[in-house]
Amino acid sequence: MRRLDEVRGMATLPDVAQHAGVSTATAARALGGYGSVRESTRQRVLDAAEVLGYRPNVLARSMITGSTQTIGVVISDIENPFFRRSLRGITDTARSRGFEVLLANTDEELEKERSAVSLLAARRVDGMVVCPADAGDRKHLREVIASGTPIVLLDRRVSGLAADTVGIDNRKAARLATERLLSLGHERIAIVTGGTPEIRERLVRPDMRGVERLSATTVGSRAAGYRDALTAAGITMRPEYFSANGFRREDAVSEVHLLMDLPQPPTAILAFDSIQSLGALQCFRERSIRCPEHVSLLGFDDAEWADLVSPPLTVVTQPMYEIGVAACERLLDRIGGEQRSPVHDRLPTVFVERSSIGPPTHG
Amino acid sequence: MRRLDEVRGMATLPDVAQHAGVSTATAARALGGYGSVRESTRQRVLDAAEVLGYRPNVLARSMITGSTQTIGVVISDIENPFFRRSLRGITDTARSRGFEVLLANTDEELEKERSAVSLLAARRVDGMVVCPADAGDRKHLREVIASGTPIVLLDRRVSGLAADTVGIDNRKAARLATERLLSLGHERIAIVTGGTPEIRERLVRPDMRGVERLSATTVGSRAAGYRDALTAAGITMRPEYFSANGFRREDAVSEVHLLMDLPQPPTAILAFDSIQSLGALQCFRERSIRCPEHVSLLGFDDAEWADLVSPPLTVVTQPMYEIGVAACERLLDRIGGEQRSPVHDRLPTVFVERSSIGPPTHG
DNA sequence: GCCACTTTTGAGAACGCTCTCAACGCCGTG
DNA sequence: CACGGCGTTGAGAGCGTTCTCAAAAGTGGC
Repeated sequence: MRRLDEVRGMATLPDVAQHAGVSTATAARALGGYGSVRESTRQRVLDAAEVLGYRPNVLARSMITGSTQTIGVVISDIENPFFRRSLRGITDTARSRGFEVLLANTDEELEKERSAVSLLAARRVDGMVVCPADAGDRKHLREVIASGTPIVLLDRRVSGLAADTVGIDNRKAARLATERLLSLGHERIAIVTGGTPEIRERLVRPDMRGVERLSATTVGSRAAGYRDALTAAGITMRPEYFSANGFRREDAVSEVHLLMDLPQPPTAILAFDSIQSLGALQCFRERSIRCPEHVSLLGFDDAEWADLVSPPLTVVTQPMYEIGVAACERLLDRIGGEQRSPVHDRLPTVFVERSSIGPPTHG
Repeated sequence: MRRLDEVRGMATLPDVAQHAGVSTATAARALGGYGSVRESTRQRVLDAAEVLGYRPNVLARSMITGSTQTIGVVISDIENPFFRRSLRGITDTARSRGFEVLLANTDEELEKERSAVSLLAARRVDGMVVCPADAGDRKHLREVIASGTPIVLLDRRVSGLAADTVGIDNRKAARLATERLLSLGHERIAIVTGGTPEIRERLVRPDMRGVERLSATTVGSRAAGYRDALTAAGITMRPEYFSANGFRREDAVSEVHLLMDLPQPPTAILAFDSIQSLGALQCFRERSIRCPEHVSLLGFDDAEWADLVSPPLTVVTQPMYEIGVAACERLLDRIGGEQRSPVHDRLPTVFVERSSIGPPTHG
């Protein structure tokens, strides 16, 4: 009669009920704390559960209630400073509200994202926090939302998707950072994006359509902000100053080398995330380039090491933990039944000036 | 007849069966790819599933099969460099074998660990990778194992628990690191452990019992290795050279300040993880202490920034990703039914010498 | 000691799936 | 034409819960 239990040793509700000499319904009431149960029987059931080491099977419960008390988180890489800090915000919030977190990495690959979303949906998570890959179709996300599972987008915005978004104003932050560089006298400012070459092509196009379509993505928005600042200052963009060739540190290192090999190398570099900053720093070290004397470096995200490298890095900080918290809260509200139309939270950034930027040596 | 579906829009197997004009059994066979189904009906079912956007309910399947294809991971902090890298190893391995990962942070708090383990058990995960808190009873772990859910311990070893362990030989690694410092001529070597004050007390006790009991924990093992090296060199340990007062960077900073305020400050510091290294570095910067001229610094774990701080940090590297992979593989093997007695994997460490250590100035 | 009323209890359906078992139609063979 | 064998199909039980509904057991007033 206890097939699985003999193997896994898990006591079930009928086991407890039998041990306490009551029906499963009564046992369920006593354990679940609903309905009304005589105090003496309640105690008897609780004791029986204790003795048998009973643990309710959440799966069975979920089948009835339709809720799994679980949210799925789909991000490109837990090791990325932005995501790991946000993830912490998400897990802390979820946990405090009684939800569990199912995790999936995508490495910015659309195919992995699709399968992750599909798997999480099959697992009937109550909702998802997704940081969508920069390109490709969003049918899989649309389907999930259509089926009634809310999705909150992290960091990135996808047009035409009925989902809440939480992030920062990337375009503005990048514009402000670029303007600071301009105000120091820099005119040859390069960006190291940590994006794909495709992004670069789109950005370089003379019509604005490229930028507009891009503004849905983080890299695109930031690139657009960079472009805004240059345009406003009357400086023409140079395509060779756009680095976009992968997400890893090695990619950034070689990209910055390429930049410095240019006949007219940039006098300042704007790195789009802390991996890119690290890559630039490593390149500088390899070439014995002094920063900020020879080149200025300005990065996104205040990593744990940002104030301890040499020189201490000037950065645009985004409230990563708070973004995670906000995203999770929004999602839990939706799961709780909130109905209003999608909202797009934009959390404030902070500019932290340290010593990695200065006036250009030859401008 | 479709109560939940009208809300969540999820098609069920009976829906698909009805749409295809077959029984649920046949639909299940066609979708599940087992039994024998006529090719034409199979196609009809598949089409119906496609049309209705059918997604199998994994929960219901799990109830039958008794397997959730999910593992739980209980670690102290995803943001910690060691854990986040290991976690990546775990998730990659799990995913490649068709398993999902349920995540929980404990912040080294036993209570959180207990509730996390209990929740995961209630969710019927097929197994868990746990990095147990350094102290306290292990009843919760023992219960889970007794109920038939395998556990693999990450990094730390718990005596008397029938669980596999994956980590490094912490005692040896610490001994080797200390010996290197000794060989440079250092005699006043301090450790910054990132542990609790209790650990310190136990280690200082004149009898060996303290150390022995500690050797089950990471900090304890490393402290023991440090002690081994000093003892072998005929140097008496100084209790004031043990820093153990929390896990955060600020804690480390103030501990190192305390160390440097000593009448006889250490000439070398051994930091037990990269957070502690960062703390030491920050303290040095605050006091304008030059490293390695004034103090040598040797750390555990080769963080992404270790070669880019100044001075580039000398470290003992552990193969964090591989530890995660090994732990997950071991666990999946157990889940697969492997029966042999617990094994304890010890992966090799690598000593990476950079420029943060040198001979003492006055020895 | 009887009736209306409340509290406590149990039987059993439902959730969505898997899987056993028996039945069905179809074939060739004796 | 009866028979065994095979591929295909459907009915229905079961997984461990929750929850509805009705029956049983108490409770108090008269």
